[in-house]
Amino acid sequence: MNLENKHKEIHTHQECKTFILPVRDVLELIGGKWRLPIIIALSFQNHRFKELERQIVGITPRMLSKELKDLEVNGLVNRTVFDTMPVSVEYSLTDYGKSLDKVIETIRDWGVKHRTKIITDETR
Amino acid sequence: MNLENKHKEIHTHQECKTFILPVRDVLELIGGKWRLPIIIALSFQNHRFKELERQIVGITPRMLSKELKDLEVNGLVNRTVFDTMPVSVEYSLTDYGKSLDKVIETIRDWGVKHRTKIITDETR
DNA sequence: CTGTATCCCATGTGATACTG
DNA sequence: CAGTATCACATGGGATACAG
Repeated sequence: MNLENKHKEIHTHQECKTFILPVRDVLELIGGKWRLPIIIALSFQNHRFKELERQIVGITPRMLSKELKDLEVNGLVNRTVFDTMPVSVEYSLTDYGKSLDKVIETIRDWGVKHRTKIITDETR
Repeated sequence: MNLENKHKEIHTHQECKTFILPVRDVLELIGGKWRLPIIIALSFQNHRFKELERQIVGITPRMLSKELKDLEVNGLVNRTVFDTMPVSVEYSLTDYGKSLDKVIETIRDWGVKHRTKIITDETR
């Protein structure tokens, strides 16, 4: 069912809120400055903490730690501790996390067209 | 081309950044607390300023004004002034704004499944 | 190496009052 | 009606130092 048909069902504020809530969830899940870079980096390949810190230019250990924890809590990322000396920790995307790929790709498709449009508009 | 194939092309930080940028654009465009509610309200039907204020429970005129201006600048919303007394102003989605519907719908589909998953996980 | 603690600042948003 | 001005506050995120 597309958006237009959805609209025909929405008449109260409560229904409208219910409609928007799942979208907000996703936006919060992949929003913020560092979530997307982390997800993309991990979808490329698994990484250890320090590797991620190097891959994602500009991120501080504080933010990396915080965001990884959030992503893990939300089931998008796996954290695996290896009993080496000193300990090493590997982060990877869960299957669930990987399932976001098609969503991100859809967003990106529109975004690419949007960039093209903006450049066209500006140079005209 | 899907994400996995994209990844095979991404080897430098610059390329990765370029990959993410269009996604960030979209997230900024529809992110924030009020953009989505406004877009949804307008995709339902055109509205005047005061009508929007009533539709979108909790928004202040300050935020409504600011967000509408941003959406207009980005070409998602049309602002039409009618020369009545006093003036009335109608806001509507542009075709471009409407083209976001399928993106939002894709995000929402994943979000709905996500909600289901969370509830299932919690009650188990 | 894998993080955590602390402090600081910018930005987004809210409250309230006001204008054309 | 359609907004704007001003002030206030919470949150996100950065810098730096430190801990296990």
